[in-house]
Amino acid sequence: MSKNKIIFHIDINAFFASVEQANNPSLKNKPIVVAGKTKRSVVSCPNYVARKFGIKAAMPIFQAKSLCKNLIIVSHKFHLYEEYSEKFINLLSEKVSNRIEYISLDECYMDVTNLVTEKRTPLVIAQKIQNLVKKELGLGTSIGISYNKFLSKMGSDYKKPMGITQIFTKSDLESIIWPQPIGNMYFVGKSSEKYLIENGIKTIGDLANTKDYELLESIFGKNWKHFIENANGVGEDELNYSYGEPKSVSVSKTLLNDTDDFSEIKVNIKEFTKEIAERLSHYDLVGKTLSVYVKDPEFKLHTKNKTLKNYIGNYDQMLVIFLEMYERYFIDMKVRLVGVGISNLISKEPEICSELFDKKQNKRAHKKDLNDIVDEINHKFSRNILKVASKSK
DNA sequence: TCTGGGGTCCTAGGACCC
DNA sequence: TCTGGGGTCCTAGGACCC
Repeated sequence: MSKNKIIFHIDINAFFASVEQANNPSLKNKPIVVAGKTKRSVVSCPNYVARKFGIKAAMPIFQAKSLCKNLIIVSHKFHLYEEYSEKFINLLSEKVSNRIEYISLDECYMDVTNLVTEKRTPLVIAQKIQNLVKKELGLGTSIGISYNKFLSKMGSDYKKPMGITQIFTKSDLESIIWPQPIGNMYFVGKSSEKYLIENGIKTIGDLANTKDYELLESIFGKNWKHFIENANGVGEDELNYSYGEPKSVSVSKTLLNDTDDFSEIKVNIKEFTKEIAERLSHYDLVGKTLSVYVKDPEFKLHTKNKTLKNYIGNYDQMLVIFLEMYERYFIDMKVRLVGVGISNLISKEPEICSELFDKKQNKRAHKKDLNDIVDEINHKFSRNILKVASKSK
């Protein structure tokens, strides 16, 4: 078991709600949730005042309201969250370290192995980060500290808000991680939780000490070993610094009322297709597998996929196929949600590519050359990201 | 009055090719 | 009378994450 590294997991507490409060101080100390405004909306993010009433993420809004009469509902401002997220990452890169693996808008890993000295302990660094993010952005953070990613992630979950949890020794593992219910474990969701409990595995400690490997494989599939290793404090400690492009793009919406009216569906699919075309062109991607999916009134999801011979990405091409697929498979169905998406994505010979072709004085690249070029682009891309992340003033 | 949306990864089964 | 087997791609569904 390698314990050479010091990995932080840094998590912004109640991110959407905290940004709203930082942006509008009159919301402080009041019960708020960030959520949609229709009758079918659910809570995206409750603040800590709202959580005291039992309100949780993903709870239907009508239910949240019944728990708290004075609940304030704030609509999403995604651009604002992206802005704060960027500031958060830039602040850390600039003032602490740019050895950061970005996970989502509100969380990241940081490898601080090389920053630690006699005086500058992991705890001192973590406190500095908390103070910095609080002072500069007005946001609270929880930080987990350990020698691998799994344990630091579990650590940041352990004490919220504004917690710091260190897990280094076997006795830390046994006192902090093992007593927790199995459902608290990262990547153990509702379904696995149910099967594990049925088979007598109620805590993470139970999982760490089970010998029933067949059961684990039947629940977790081919990666089952990672789960038992993680429970025993063994896990990945390499951060991933490359920021990949998306592997699929999709847009969906729950309708105000269930419908089988194709003209209404069509209006939605047109909007979604426009959005997808914009996102694809933003990343310079094209794809060849198109998906249309619906949720029926019983909440069951139905998906149809079609893989084309050629890659496409523009609005007109995609729209024709989406509509044709919808008409073929779902036309008379009552649906509560409709969505479309595209996957099997590749880069659309970007300009950067032709620039490299020219450099090689070779307009018709062979397959092998193409692979070299892709490597070069990836390399260039990740370097640029690091540069962007580390400058910003 | 009635349960979101955007992703990633995995699995099982089938088609097709050699 | 007899119905392989490996590889690859595709589809549909589902678990899980934030």
